[in-house]
Amino acid sequence: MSKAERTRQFIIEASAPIINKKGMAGTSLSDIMEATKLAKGGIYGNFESKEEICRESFLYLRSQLSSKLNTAVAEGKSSKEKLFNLLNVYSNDINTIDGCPILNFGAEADDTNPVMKEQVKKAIHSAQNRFFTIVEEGIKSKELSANINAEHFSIKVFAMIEGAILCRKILGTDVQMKIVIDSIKTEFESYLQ
Amino acid sequence: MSKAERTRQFIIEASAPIINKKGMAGTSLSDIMEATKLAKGGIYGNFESKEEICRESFLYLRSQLSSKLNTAVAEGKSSKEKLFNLLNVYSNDINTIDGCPILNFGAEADDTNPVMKEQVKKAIHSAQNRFFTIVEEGIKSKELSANINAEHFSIKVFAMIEGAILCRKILGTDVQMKIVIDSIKTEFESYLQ
DNA sequence: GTTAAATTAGACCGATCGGTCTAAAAAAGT
DNA sequence: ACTTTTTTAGACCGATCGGTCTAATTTAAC
Repeated sequence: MSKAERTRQFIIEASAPIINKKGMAGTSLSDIMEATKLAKGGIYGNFESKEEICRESFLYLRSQLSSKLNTAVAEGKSSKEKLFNLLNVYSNDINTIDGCPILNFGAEADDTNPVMKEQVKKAIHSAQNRFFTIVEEGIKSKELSANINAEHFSIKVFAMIEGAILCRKILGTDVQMKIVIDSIKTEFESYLQ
Repeated sequence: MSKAERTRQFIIEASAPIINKKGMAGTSLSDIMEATKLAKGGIYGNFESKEEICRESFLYLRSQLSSKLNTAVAEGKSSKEKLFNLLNVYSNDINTIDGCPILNFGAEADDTNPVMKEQVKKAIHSAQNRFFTIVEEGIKSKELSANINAEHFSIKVFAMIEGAILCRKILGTDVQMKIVIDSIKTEFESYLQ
């Protein structure tokens, strides 16, 4: 990795949490300069615009979270374990304490920023697909009843979790998140056979 | 209503949809000036800061949506009708096409804006309480089985709807919203007796 | 170690930011 | 109708915005 590549990566890693917290419009270049201790030249030598930093920051946050979620799933031996591990990451991980990047960037990405919107779109589909796959495999392996609708279940669960993340952020407590997670677990268990 | 009061209200009504769409940080005073066709003096004669406009805009959006939701509930004769009417507003109403104000303002309200956060907090509680009350009354009137947990149900449903609103906004389609709403309806019906 | 290339610092740019202030205009009180 | 009060327009403010550019420094090649 060249110096430039390392600096670029460093800027992304330093900026991403700030942008996730303060928003794209709410984060100024001076915020980024302060966080990186770099001057403007150092930033713009590696990025062509603030928007590019925002884009890359989202991709970084997304891939960070994805890795954790995928690892959690991989560590589960059964579908139930996979799902429960996955839910527990959403429930406990500090990565989403300032809110899930999908939620934060998604709420801000209006039609004036179609590139960002498209990225969030992909992130949503991939997050939903993670749930979907677990359920589908559970059905195939006969661990789960075929009565469960994998598509509907994954959509519902994803929506519920994003909503719960919002509540946790604003209410400052994770009691609602826990209720939501427990409820998902209970519903899932009712399909075990 | 004095001229000033009318102008103030006019500014709020013109600004609110813009702020809901572009965000608080993303909306500039020139956006507001353009929307109202007022000069700066006309704005700052009625508000002391942009933040005040944002605050009042949120309260306005919230009360607008609340009225619609409360009306929908009031028009239902049974708990089932009340809930279904309520869900249908979330599902169909164009008011939340650019996203629910709770979601949009909530995602942006970090700890640097505790006043806004507090307002969103109240809005969440009141939205959840609307669901809670319907279920509680349904239990009391024996329309619903006492097995339903009103608190858990209302928290889950609210989270699911907010998540579905996010998905609708980003994915640009309401298929997921419909799936979520249908699923909520089905679950509710399983408690009817 | 010397040189060529890549990288960074920070002065600088025009535009725009949120916000103030005064003078004119419009409403309201009498 | 006249006067007082309220309200608005828009010039103006300093600060900050995102972004550029050059000179200096650091890195990498030889």
